[in-house]
Amino acid sequence: MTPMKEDYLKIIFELGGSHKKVSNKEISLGLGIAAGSVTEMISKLADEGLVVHEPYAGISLTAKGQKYAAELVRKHRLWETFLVDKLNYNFADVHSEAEILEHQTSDRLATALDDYLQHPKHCPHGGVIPSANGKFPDVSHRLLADAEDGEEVELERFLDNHELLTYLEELQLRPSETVKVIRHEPFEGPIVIEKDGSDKKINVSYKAAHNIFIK
Amino acid sequence: MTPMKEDYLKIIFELGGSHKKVSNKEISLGLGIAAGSVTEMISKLADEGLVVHEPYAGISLTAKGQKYAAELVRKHRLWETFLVDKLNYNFADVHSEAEILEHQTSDRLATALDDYLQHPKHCPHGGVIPSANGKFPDVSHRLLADAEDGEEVELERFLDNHELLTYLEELQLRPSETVKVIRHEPFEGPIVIEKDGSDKKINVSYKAAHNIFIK
DNA sequence: CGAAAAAGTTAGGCAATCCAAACTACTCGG
DNA sequence: CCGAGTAGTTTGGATTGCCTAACTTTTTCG
Repeated sequence: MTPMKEDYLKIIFELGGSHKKVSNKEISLGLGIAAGSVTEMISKLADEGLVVHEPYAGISLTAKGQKYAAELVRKHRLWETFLVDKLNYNFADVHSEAEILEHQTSDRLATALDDYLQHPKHCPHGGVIPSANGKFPDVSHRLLADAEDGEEVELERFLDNHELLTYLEELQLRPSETVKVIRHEPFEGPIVIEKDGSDKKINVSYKAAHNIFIK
Repeated sequence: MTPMKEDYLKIIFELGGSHKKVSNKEISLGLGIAAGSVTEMISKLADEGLVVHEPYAGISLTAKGQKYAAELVRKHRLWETFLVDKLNYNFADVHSEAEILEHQTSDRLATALDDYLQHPKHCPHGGVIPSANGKFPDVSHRLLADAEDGEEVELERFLDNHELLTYLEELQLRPSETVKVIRHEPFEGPIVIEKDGSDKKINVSYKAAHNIFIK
């Protein structure tokens, strides 16, 4: 298993390949690799029994591919947690480091890191850390953008995008915080919220609110 | 810079390429790569100004190559220290993990790790950790095997070899311990030593004693 | 010294992975 | 329901880094 193959598996996983078919194009865009190269690599992964590929119809993960991808996500998120909790990185900056380290992490190292971090359940931006056997619970897909005015919600998870996370860091929002939704400004305007126990209003842009998942 | 090029630089450094010429053969044996492939890679490194290569005469590092190699050694040893001090690896097991991680370590990560470990001076088997600018002090080249009977010496550094380190772990020897040399058994027999403040005799094999450096 | 051995270099190939371009198969609007 | 546009696949070519085998240079030793 090469790092590149791992990247293919992981992006298919992230695009939902565990429960639906993913298109060549999505992978191509996600990895920034030409479509032809994607087809080629997919057929190798299919030969190895990691994905199922029906020509022209889409690509999805086999159970084996799913497990492998979950292990990668586990390693990735353990590193992110380490970087934030121990090395004092801010949570917007950890993604790219973790992206690289995950490919070089033995199972033994992942276990040792997990112990050292005292078995964290979530990474810094709220993603669930799969268990060592590749299991992971379902996560919420409800967006902050879709919360009702007046509702109190818990921020669960932010998409792992540098720009978004930098923005949220400035707004001092973190996963697992409880916030109250005050109102939705019209015409794709911001969602106005208050942090629990404060009455300071925070404007979360329309776009950002579509990248924040709530419980 | 690819990981393989880094491996070439590092082995040249370890073979003494900072202060003398290293042969193709040493590199070939050290990396387990065919001599022809070594020649090829060396000429690429020479093009990049990292090594100087005089055909048939040997290979040595330029200042630039030296600095780069020292940074790699730094990263390697920081990881080793982390694995032993924080993740409770035993010191015989860290080399291979560190070997992989070092190639994926940004300068920022190395700095953060160094801070977190509180600027260790030595890695677990006693090697000096070069500073961030690639500087590193001279180290002792005196072998335990060459100590006089009756002499008290401090163990400085063990060669980074899994088999050796496992053996030394069994003997409960660690860098920076002071030991007294009792006698050298004849015919390449063991060197008999005592740990400071104990009168328990420890036999260190002839070969191992040639892989242990003392102050 | 001079030839065999050792060390080093060169040449031809192979595998992985990428790309661009050509070709094929869907799909959607008129 | 057909043709244009989009998506997907195939093909041919580049690059990196490895190998083996052949060739060249240097060293060693009788």
